[in-house]
Amino acid sequence: METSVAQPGTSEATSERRGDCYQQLRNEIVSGRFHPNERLIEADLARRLSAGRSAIRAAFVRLDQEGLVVLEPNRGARVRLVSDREALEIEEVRVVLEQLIVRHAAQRASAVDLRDLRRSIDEMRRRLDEGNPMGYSELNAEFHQRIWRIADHETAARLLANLKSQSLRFQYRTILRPGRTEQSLREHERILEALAARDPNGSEDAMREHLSGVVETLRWAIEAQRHQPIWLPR
Amino acid sequence: METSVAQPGTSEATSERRGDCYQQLRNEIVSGRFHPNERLIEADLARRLSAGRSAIRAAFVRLDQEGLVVLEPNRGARVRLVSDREALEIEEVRVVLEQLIVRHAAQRASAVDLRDLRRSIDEMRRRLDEGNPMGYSELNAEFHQRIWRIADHETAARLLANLKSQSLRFQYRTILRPGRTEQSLREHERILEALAARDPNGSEDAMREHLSGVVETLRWAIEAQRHQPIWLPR
DNA sequence: GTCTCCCCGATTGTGGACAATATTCTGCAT
DNA sequence: ATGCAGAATATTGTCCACAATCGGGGAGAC
Repeated sequence: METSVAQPGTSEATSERRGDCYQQLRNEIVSGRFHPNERLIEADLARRLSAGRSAIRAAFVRLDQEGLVVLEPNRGARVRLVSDREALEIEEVRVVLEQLIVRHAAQRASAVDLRDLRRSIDEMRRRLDEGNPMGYSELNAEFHQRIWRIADHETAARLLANLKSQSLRFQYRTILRPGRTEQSLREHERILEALAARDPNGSEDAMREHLSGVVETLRWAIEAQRHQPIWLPR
Repeated sequence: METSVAQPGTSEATSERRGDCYQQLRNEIVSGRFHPNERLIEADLARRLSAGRSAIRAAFVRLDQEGLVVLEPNRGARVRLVSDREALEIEEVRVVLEQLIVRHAAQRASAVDLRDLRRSIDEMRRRLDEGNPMGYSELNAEFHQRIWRIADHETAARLLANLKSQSLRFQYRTILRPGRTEQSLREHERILEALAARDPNGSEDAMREHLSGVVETLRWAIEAQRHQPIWLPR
């Protein structure tokens, strides 16, 4: 899976030089390589990525604006800790944006679009039956991103991509909930049906249903964690 | 009116030094001081704002990530032109975010919150009766931002603030539509009623109604402009 | 006239040097 | 041991010089 969706400052030239070290840092952060609140030292990173301090600095500014790191004057950058509350907020926003997008998609989906979505779902079913739920998360992301592409709503898609990168470290929790994947699959089916029927309202409802589930799951996970803390920040 | 709403990298220290030149540039851009697509030259701005080129550069990166300028490798920064289509997209996203926010607000509004909103509306009515529609836009913005504060939903508020700054140059068009202000006022009344009734669904509906109007108006304005172009990009 | 190529001024990209500031360490008094 | 002051180190902030690259304009061919 990749988190790379079109972003404002990211040109798509083949031998892109600028976004390079930004992308690299970004990936390392969203994939959880750094601890929350871990301090990021310009010189270290510059050496490790074999880039100048200027580049690292620019990347920091961007990541700060994006909400992935916090940049304090004279104190450098640390990876931003997203609170439980904020994670919920992010999911809430995600729900309404996905609704907006799926509504557009319902008005624009072509036959081949629908066929591709069908295939995505079939593949998910296959993996699930194989007892291989590990790839499910990737396929899930793919399914949604396919819808983004169909909707052709750059603004919403961009915001969603940003939000997603922020909430990434929470997402794995929602996956692990027992019995969730089976239900998720059914919800995907419903979304596809509504899209195939070119039904904007139906699609929107199906998407809301689907993602409200995710929000509830997240709420549940956070609650569970609160009563059995694994890791205490010092 | 101010566009300054809490933003990721913007600390609120009194003698803030860093965001300084970023804020200044940002204001100049959203207030329409530069033409769309106008090129921004580092050295010039550095002299004019009496800052180093590094600071300007950092500001550019931030503005690029925010979508206010576009930053091309080796070609510097130009202020980003938001296409008609994108303006519509932005408004669409704005609608759903405002719905989300007002829903939260309905669950949290206190008596004094409601009183403040009441006052905002009364003031709008007063100005309108005075035949002073010029201040209306500011009051309108104030009304909405008050709701943001009540909802206490940082994530959505941050995104809305960003979107708003991007669409600012379109907004004035929606204001000028004849008879619009009167209707807008009635819609505000409906929103307040629903909030006072602590009715999330009702608030959401009222807000959707209100802002769909704005979207339609915008669509109308764009259509009108298309048939009577004032300015042709070369 | 106009098209192409090349050169030059203008502008951006990058690294280093140094100043400003924060953080850690050390020694000392209690 | 503990806490504190101040030195020592580490890190960030800023400026500057120079390299890399771009855009425009002019010379020349047709």
